[in-house]
Amino acid sequence: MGGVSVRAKVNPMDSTIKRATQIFQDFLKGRNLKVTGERKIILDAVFKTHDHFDVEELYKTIQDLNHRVSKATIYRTLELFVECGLVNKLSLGDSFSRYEHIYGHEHHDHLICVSCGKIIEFFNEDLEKLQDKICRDHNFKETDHSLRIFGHCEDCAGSG
Amino acid sequence: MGGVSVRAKVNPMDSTIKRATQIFQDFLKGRNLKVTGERKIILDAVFKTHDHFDVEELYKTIQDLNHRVSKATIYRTLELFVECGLVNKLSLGDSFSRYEHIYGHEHHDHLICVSCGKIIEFFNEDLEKLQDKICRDHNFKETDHSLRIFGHCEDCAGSG
DNA sequence: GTCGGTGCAAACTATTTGCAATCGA
DNA sequence: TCGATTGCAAATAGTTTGCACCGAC
Repeated sequence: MGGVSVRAKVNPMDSTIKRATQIFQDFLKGRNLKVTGERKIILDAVFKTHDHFDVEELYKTIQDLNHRVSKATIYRTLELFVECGLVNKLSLGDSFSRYEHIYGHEHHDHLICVSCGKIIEFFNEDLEKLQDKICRDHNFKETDHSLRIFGHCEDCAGSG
Repeated sequence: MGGVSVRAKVNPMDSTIKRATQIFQDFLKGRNLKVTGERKIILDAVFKTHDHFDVEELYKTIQDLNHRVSKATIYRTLELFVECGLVNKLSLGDSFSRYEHIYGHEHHDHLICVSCGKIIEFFNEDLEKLQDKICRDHNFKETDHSLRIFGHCEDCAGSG
């Protein structure tokens, strides 16, 4: 609703992709792996796909961009993205794995509507601190966490 | 650490099984479903199995009790347990579904050691309240939640 | 006797893997 | 050149399902 800055000529997502590409290529180089056309296509698609995509959705996104990469390669490449920290692998109650890109995207948790499937992201500082405390109390060194709250969203609660 | 009550002659788990059996049978009756030998065997095994079991483990537990129920029936029965609220279905980062019985077992969340696979349960009142607040703020009606914290447990953190 | 339940084997589905051809450094 | 990568098709693995027989009520 506010005015758009006249300086903002560049889609901010473009620079996110650029930086993600850099991170990925550095990662590959460090492991003596190769930068291939397929890997570029997949990275591009991942950052253009809405959050919480699954492999099938990513496969279609790539087709929509007029490219073609096999699912085997998509699976193999997503694993690399996870290893270099660009992508999170989630399980949101489905029977398949979902992913979200996290570069240029702060940590957050999820409210999952079991009626319509909507996924609402949220972040709460106090929650994070409380979890840190719980880990300390158990002498547990956290590397990652995932809080999923299932229920009915605003739109579905009324009709349920 | 405290003294054991001399009145406690009965294994407390026995009465949990009894009450769970009652709940399950009432549930079946309400749906015009039948109480079968297999269902009794599975319920018994579920409450004797350590937490966070998967179907394979439950299958073996049943064999150890000198019974034999097909996996198809185990899957079908676990679904009934989930429906009547005796059992929770979890995903703890494995490739398969895990379950835990919740009757006689308060709500809790999990610390999951990615080194040794140990699962530590915890409960924190403040955490629950904070989640309630987050849901209220989003007009979200929670039905269930799952917080999983991944990392290294006390025993594994040192050697890592 | 009537449905619902069970075991079996086949079907399914998401994911992984072996392999020959191909490609990037 | 040479090892890494790809696509394909086959293999996996967990889970679900169709069906004929069986059993609870």
